[in-house]
Amino acid sequence: MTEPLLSIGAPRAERADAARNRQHLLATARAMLASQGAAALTMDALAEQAGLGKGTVFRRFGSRAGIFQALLDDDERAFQQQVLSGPPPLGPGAPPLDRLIAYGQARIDFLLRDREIARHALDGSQPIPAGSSTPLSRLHIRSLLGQLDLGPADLDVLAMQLTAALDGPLLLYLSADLLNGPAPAGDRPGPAALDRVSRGWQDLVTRIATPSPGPGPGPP
Amino acid sequence: MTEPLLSIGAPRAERADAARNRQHLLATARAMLASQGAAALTMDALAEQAGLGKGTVFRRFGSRAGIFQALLDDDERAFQQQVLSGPPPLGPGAPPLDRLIAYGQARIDFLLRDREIARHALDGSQPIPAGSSTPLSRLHIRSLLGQLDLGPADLDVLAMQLTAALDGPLLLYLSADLLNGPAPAGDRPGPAALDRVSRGWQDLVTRIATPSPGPGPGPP
DNA sequence: GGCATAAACGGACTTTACCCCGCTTAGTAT
DNA sequence: ATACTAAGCGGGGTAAAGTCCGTTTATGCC
Repeated sequence: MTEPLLSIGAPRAERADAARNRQHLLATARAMLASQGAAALTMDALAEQAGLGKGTVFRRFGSRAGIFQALLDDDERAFQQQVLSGPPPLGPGAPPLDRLIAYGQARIDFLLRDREIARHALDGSQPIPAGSSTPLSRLHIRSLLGQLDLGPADLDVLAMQLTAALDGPLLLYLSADLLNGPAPAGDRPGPAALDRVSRGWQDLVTRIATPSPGPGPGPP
Repeated sequence: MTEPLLSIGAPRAERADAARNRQHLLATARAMLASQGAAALTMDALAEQAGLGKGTVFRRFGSRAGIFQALLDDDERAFQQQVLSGPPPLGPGAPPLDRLIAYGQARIDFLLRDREIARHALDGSQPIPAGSSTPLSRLHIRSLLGQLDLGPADLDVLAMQLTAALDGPLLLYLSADLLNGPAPAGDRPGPAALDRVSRGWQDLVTRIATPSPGPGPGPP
């Protein structure tokens, strides 16, 4: 034997042609998405447009939801880049609470832009539903919470709950109508709904960050 | 004309046979789910088991996710019944904050029991994803928040965020492994994860309910 | 009871996600 | 260079979701 025993941890890097095809497929998918919408993005159509076999598409992404997850992952990485190295209220340099507020508002914008992708990335039959799409957000929130001076609290769980409070409305609860062009008849405003969610986030984290005198339960 | 103009608001009640078939299909679906799991619950199989045509199944539920949504809706209604008329910490009679805490813990249990149904009820391609599955929860939380003496806050939005904080972990983030029989090797505990979520909820709402001195933004 | 009508039904048909497996090719060790 | 091997590729095959439309049936009205 050479030394395969040590390389078990690293599942061997993707082959060059495979990586090229992945990029090409993602770009093609994005183009189709922009020009024809998510409904037209079928596996067959994508394979044909990209000039590749259907089997290749499945090998790369596993499932239809997998494509959307990959697209979302990509966008999320770019977004996090801005968060980690952008100007202060969002990027580093501001006090943690301000950053948390700014982060929430930025993520709401982000999810609004990517709502179609994000929703299609959900997959109820998958063992780990959200895949690797949200951990980044959770980690960042977790990090900011750590810098905040909360009392005894389970920061990991709290980060998960706040992530859900941020993602949930746009992914699960707010209707598509409301998020697109809402009130056709001049009754309820509608586009203000997002402002409300944004303000709600500010209020939520402000309340949480306020040192409460009550006896907080700690993690075991 | 007779008077169809006034009856526009009420889309005409479901015909008796249709209602019977709906019940029968739900019961059959539940039986199949219990005996063979969600994967075996295909539209064809359900139709055959129930002795009905496939077209009927689709007419009643619209899609596969629709069946799970109907099942979840059903269970949720029963659950809410307990909430509205059960013994105090959960049911009426206790102070709002205590009820809110108890509600969260009860709902975590509920979602844990129905996790397979709830996850399959998600449908990323639907205009209104969660359909009518969560409004009940949101309404109840909203109601309790109203009884709490929070400062100026957008209670509707806050209720939505708390609903997400409650549903999100079990629906989106916690892996299926963790929720089923977790730690095979005796390393990390795992089942304690749910306790942590439960405690986290208590901590979260306690913090929120604590009157914060900061200037809270109000709804427009 | 008989009739009109809208709803419901059934099952063949179409589309689409996903699987499989023989063939090809990029990386690697000699 | 050459040979070896694991990864990648392709596209036909399967099964399940979702659609359509001709037929049947419940329900309200005379």
